[in-house]
Parts: sequence; structure tokens; C-alpha cells
Amino acid sequence: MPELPEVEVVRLGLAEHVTGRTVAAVEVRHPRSVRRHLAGELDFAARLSGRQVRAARRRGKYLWLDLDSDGAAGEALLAHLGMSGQMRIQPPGAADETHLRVRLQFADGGPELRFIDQRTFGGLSVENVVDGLPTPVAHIARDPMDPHFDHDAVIAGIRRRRTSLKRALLDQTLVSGIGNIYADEALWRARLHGARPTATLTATQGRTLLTVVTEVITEALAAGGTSFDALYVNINGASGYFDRSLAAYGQAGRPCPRCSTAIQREAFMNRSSYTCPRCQPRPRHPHP
DNA sequence: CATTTATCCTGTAAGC
DNA sequence: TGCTTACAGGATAAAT
Repeated sequence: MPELPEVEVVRLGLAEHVTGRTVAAVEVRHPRSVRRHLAGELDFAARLSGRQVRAARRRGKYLWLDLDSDGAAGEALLAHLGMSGQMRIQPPGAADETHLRVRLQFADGGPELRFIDQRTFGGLSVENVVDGLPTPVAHIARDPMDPHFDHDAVIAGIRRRRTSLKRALLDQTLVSGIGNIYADEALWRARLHGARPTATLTATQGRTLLTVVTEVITEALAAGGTSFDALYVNINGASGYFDRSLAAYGQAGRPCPRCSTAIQREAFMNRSSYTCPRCQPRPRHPHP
């Protein structure tokens, strides 16, 4: 569910509220939420206890808290929010949320960190950090907010693929941070159809596409992210308001903000794609 | 090798 | 009202 802007909103909140604090106690309330910590939940808790949080970092949709030692080597608490994961900062003693999965208490006795996740597709684990990245993040491409993001290399990578444009945008090993919402919004802004074969993308169209990807992500971040319901909230439980700025995603039947043609919904990989049939005509030879 | 699909979960909304 | 079905912001193992 959360894409780059939503995860970045969470990261900013964690940077403010947990940096410099020392973990005192860890409570795992659902084993599935730490299933990626292969050594098990007891080891997960033991590894966190007594550790100080040094920084909150992110690549794409992955989020992690550096523990103790600065620099490239060390360990981090890695989080992926999956479809419904939340991080919340709550006063100790506040009522447990229905889907509270993991609780971290701190040595200062201050507000605790809670991982809440209805569908449990997300999870936490303690990972080794190599060259500045937790091991499971090594294969994730840089995201458009990364200062070293290389537009031309990504365009070349997209054109090298033998697939459709939207599938390429969603491939986190090509460019990270983009999910179903921002893929549709970017394709709409670029007036491109997601079924377009990647190989036919011109260099100019590629540059336009990455430019609008960056724009939509930046605007969504400024709005605090996109929330349709209480499933995405920041660490204080507040919703973002970028949903009011969506031109295509979830707008089936509503007029395209550019040409007033009704936005169309179509099936895509067990979910949906939203396009303007006039601004984004289907390619003559769509990728299957 | 690259690419596509099926699946992990729970809750909500729509349709009958 | 109740029951059934479709769908939801993601990633990945397994299949093609």
C-alpha cells in the first residue's frame, strides 16, 4: 500500500521521534510480522534490546533504523510496510491497536514505537548493513529521490526490457518507490499508456516519464502522502491528502482533468489500472 | 536467462 | 438483514 511518499513521511516521523533513543524492551505480538528475521522472534527481541537508534533511512519502499555503530558496517532494524503496515508513536499505556504486531519500548520511558499491520504482508527484521544497505535491500534500485538517481541509466534499463511500461515502472530492481498509484498518475501525466511496450519508448518520452514520476512523488510527499482510508497514516495517525490531487488512480468514470473524457478502469495483474482513453490511447501493438 | 503468475492475509464494500 | 464475491497501496517464490 504505502509507496515512496508515504514511506518517506513515516521515515521523517521516526527520525524525529526515535533517533538517539535506546531500545529497552521488545514485544512481538504476531510471529508473522517478524518472519523475515530468520533467527526467530526471541533473537529479534534480543538483538534490539539495549541498542541505540542512530538514524532513520529509506530506499524505495524499504525503511530502516541504523543501530549503534555509525558508518557502513553494522546492523539495522529493517521495516517494510507491505500493503497495510503502519508505524505509530504512542504514549506507554495507550490502548493497543487491533492489529498491533510489534511494540518497542525505550529506556527513557518515553513514547513507544508500534508496528501495526492488518494484512501482515509487511514486517520487521534485524539485518546486517553492507555498504550502507541492509542485506535484503541490496537488489533494490535507487529511487527518484536519491541524489545518485541516474535518469539516463534508468531509461536505458526500461528500454532494454521486453515488457510493458507499467510493469517496468513497478519493477523495484529498475527504479524503486513506485507502486500502483504513482505509476498510474505518472503515466497519465506523461500521456502514455501502461501497456506500451518498453522497447518503443523514445528517449524523449523516457525523460518525460521520469520527470513526471519525480514531480508526482514530490507533490505527494508535500501533501503528506495518499490515504483513502485509515490504513495509511503517519506516525501520529494522521492521513495525507494527496488523494484529492489524483487525476487517474481510482477515478473510474470521473472526468479526466485535462480533456474531461471519463477515466477508464481496466484489470491489470490481479488489480487495476486507470487511464484516460483519450490522453493515453492504447498502443496499436500493446504488450500482452 | 528474463518474464509472468499465484500467493501470502484481513477487512470493507458491493451485489444478490 | 445476511451471505458471497471482488478487491485493496506489495514483494517474491514458483512456474513458464
